[in-house]
Amino acid sequence: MGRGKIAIRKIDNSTTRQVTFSKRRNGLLKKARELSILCDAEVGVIVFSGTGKLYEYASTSMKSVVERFNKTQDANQQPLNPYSEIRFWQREVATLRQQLLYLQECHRQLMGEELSGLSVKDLQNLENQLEVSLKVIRMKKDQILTDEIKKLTHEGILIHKESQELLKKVDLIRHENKELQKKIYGARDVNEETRSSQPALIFSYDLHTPLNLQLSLPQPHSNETSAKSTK
Amino acid sequence: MGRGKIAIRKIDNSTTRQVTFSKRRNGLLKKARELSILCDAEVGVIVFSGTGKLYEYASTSMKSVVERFNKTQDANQQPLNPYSEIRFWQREVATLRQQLLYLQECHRQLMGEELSGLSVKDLQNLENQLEVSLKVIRMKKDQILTDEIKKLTHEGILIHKESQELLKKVDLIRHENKELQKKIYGARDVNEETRSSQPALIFSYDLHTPLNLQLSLPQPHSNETSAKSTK
DNA sequence: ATCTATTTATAATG
DNA sequence: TCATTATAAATAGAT
Repeated sequence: MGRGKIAIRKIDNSTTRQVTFSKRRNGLLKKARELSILCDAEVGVIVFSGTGKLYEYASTSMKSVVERFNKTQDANQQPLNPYSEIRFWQREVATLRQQLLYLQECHRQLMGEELSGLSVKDLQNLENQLEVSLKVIRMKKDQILTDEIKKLTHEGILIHKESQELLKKVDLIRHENKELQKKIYGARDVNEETRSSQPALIFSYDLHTPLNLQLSLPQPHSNETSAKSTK
Repeated sequence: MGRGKIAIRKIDNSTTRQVTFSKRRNGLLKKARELSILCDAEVGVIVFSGTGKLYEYASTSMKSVVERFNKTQDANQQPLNPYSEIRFWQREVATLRQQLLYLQECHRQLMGEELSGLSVKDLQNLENQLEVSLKVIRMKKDQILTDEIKKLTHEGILIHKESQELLKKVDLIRHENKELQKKIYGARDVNEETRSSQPALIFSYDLHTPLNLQLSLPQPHSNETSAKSTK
């Protein structure tokens, strides 16, 4: 129907193809509309151009047409269509809600709430379970605390040893220091020696102070680690 | 395009309408196929006749066309179409699954399982909670048992009173019986009287025995009711 | 269903 | 995209 006849296969020329698409697309939608009106039919047409653009016609609404279409498909075949998929997920939701409700009930009972429906035997079972739980939890807690104490004790011993060795070194150095002072200043009167030894004494004091501070560190350090582990 | 031109409105004549439907329906589907082939378009056509019969054409598959259509609709508008509905339920499922997982974790911890990830503080909280629960549960259980005992004690008292009254009546009847025997048989020797009173004694014994049994009933009865309430 | 006169759609062209 | 036009295709009405 045109100046020339064309074979029904993909039009090579892109421009021609696009022009033909436009014309025939309009023709198709027009024919669809005419059919629906003339013959009182429900018609839906969906067209995607090669470039992905959407054109549609629906005598009623596409939703209505597609739903009606899917219903007939539902009756005919099993394969997953949107509606059976919706039903699938709805069933899934129902199952999960049931599980959730059951667990919530259990949870409340374990929390000592909503016990009104329970028998003495149920309560006894609950009590036994909680006693077991408590025992396990206390053991776990004790284990953690024992480990912590053991670790800290070990650290304390190490630090103590270290401090002992440092003290020895300090004594050694102090001794050497004294010897050196003797060599440098030779024999002096007692007053002068006392005055000159002042710097050495200060030095010795400075060495001892940080050592004592280091030894007192484990206490705050242990608090910090236990605080961390409780997060 | 025919012997005569027709207006585009519903054809009155039912036969003519059906014939036209058949012709134009084929024409529409043919045009749809040609469009899809010529212009490399994805096309879907759905037609429901006035009588509800389905005719369709899809260049690829109706599922594909409708899905693609719905995707574009998704992007454009909010209204609930099957696909956004599926996503809605899927989200619902995801939320429920999450809740369920959380509750399951809580539950296991309350059951004294899977405690490895917990800190001393967490364990302490758990322990406190379980102690509270235990206290509540034990109170509840004690309440039930106390009520049961109270009830049974009350029943016992009633039954005891009843039995006392019955015993009185029995004594009365026995006395009357004796009087009647005296009247009927007159004065007899002591031996005979003792023999004849035998049935009365037996009767009295029979009356006492079931009463004692009834009094001892509360014990098994209480067991039975508590067993029932534990189901 | 088939035929056919006529309308309609559209291919080629501008 | 729009208009024109020659021609193919569709189809209304008749058989």
